[in-house]
This record gives sequence, C-alpha cells and structure tokens, in this order.
Amino acid sequence: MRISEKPLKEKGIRVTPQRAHVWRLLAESGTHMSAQEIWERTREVLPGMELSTVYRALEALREANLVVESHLPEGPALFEAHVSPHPHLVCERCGEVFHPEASPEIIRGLLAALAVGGFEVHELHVVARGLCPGCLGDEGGKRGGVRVEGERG
Amino acid sequence: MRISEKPLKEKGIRVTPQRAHVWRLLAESGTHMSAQEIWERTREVLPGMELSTVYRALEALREANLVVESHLPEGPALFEAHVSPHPHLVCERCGEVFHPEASPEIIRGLLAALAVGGFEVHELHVVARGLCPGCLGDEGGKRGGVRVEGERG
DNA sequence: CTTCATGCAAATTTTTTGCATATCT
DNA sequence: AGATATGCAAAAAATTTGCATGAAG
Repeated sequence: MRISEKPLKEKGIRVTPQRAHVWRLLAESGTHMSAQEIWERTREVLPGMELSTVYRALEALREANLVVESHLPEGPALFEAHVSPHPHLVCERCGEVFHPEASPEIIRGLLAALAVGGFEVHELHVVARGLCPGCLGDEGGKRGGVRVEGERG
Repeated sequence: MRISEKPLKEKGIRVTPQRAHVWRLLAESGTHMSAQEIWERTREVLPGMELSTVYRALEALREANLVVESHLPEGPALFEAHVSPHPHLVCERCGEVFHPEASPEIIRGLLAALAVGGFEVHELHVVARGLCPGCLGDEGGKRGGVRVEGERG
C-alpha cells in the first residue's frame, strides 16, 4: 500500500495500514478529532478497525511527535497532526473548538518564562474557555473576562 | 458551624458543611488536588462524605469562580482555589505537577492575542509537559524542546 | 524468523446521574 | 415551606490491558 506513510518510516516507527490511515486522516484534514471520530472514519476504509487500535496508533504517533493530544475542559481528548503549539479555544455555548495559529512570539515568551524555573518543555498546551465571536453576538448584555493579577480594577 | 464559609456566602451559593470543607481544604492548602484526594481528606472530618458530593461541590465552587479545574495530559482533573491564571508543569519522569506563578505580562499577552480573534476568554489554562529541574539533572545527555514556527534551525 | 501491532473482550479509571431523604435559607 | 444539596447505588464515558494470532522489518 502507498498511503502517506513516509513520515512514519522517517520516524522509525513500524508502518501498518491502521497507523498509516490514522495518520493520513489527521494530516489531510488538518484539524482535531476525538479517538471515536477517528475510529468511525477509519472503519470506512478498514472495516475491522478497533477503537483500542486507534488509541494504540495514536499513542505511537504521539511518541513519534507526529501527533498532538489535547485535553480540554470537557469531553474526550482531541488529536491532531503536529504543528507548532497553538491555543485551543472552547466555546462554552456552542461547544465548538477553535484553533487559531498563535503568534510565535507569544509562544516563545511563554516557553521562555517556563524555562526560567529550570523546566525543559516538551509539549505546550494552551486551552481557553469562553465565548466565540458568533455566540458573543447572540448573548446581548453579558460581559467580563479573566482577571489577571496586577491589573487595574 | 463557622468554617471558611464567607466566600461561599458572598458568591451567593448555598453553604453546606461539605462545600465549606472542600473549599477550606483547597484554600488552606494553596495547592491542587484530585477529587479523590479531596474526598479522602474530607472524609476525615465528614465521615459520610461521598465522592459524588465532592464532584458536585467542586462544580458549584467552579461555577462560582472560587475553584479552577485543570485537565492535565494524564490522570484525573486537578482542582485548586482560584488565583490568577498560571501554568501547570507536568514532569514526564516523576509525574509531579508544578505551578509557578506566571508573570502577568505573559498572561496578558496571551489573552490579548486570543482576543484578536474575537473570542471572550473566561478561563485560561496553560499546561506543559516536560522535565522538571530535578529529573533533568538525572537524565544526563537528553536534549530538545518545543519547536516553534519561525524559529531558526 | 523475530519482534511488535492488531483484534477481541474485558477491565479500569474518572465522572455523572436518578431518586428518596435531609438540610439550608 | 420551598428550593436545593446529599447519600447511596448504579450507570456512563473514556481509556487501558491481556492474550492469542497475524503482519512487518
């Protein structure tokens, strides 16, 4: 078979149809999915696919740094093909998860700050809960955001 | 009873011994705990305490903005008395969770960046996985951190 | 041909829920 | 009194594991 298995080979992890399809799904979609979703969509191509296999494939891909796993405030973990660290914004109202690219300077600043404590960061996760632009419009009068230490009242 | 129930009253949530003790535990310890840990330690004072009650108390406290819930890459959620947003650093080797105060500028920068997308942030979570100073020392030769887009190779 | 991934089934872990009763305001 | 939290038991959700077999390097 000739799927998008190059990255797996390069990383030196064993290539199987299951892993290759999971990887392809994430890489081609360019977005995040739960293990369930990945399972359902992989089954269409590999009917015998098991959910536990999805988890094991994702773990292998994650260890190979091809995939990132994010734990949000609610629901199952989300997986996506690895790109530069970027925030995940979860809307409290519609539940949608947004993932804008964060400016590298912000991320670098964060990493630098963490490094001050002598910590070597391998993975960085930024997750925010709040209201997305769409739902903000619907909410009329609400207001108020995160209060940061040292801010003026 | 006369525990540390003032904040609960002020927030207008019903005060019960269970909630007051959960709150006191978190506020006095100044650190994070899993629901299990809170349960075990609350039972010492309230023998009939149920784990489900701990979860329900934590949810009430969270909605009142007295408590913050963090979902780390592994294990159960951790809860702590609400303070300004700060990172959680999880050591991959020893499993310890560190929570240094983050400089307000960094956090503000992050919030500002997120606001650009029109998102109103209510909660912000920064979670990093990596190696803590102690474990870094033990590891001899390892190296490598998070690669940020736009960095020099 | 040896090592490791998969399928299948079952177990674990973490969190949530229904309902009768007790407690708070 | 009226609203809501708790205890208890059971369920749901998410993820992990054991083991025999099959596929990959």
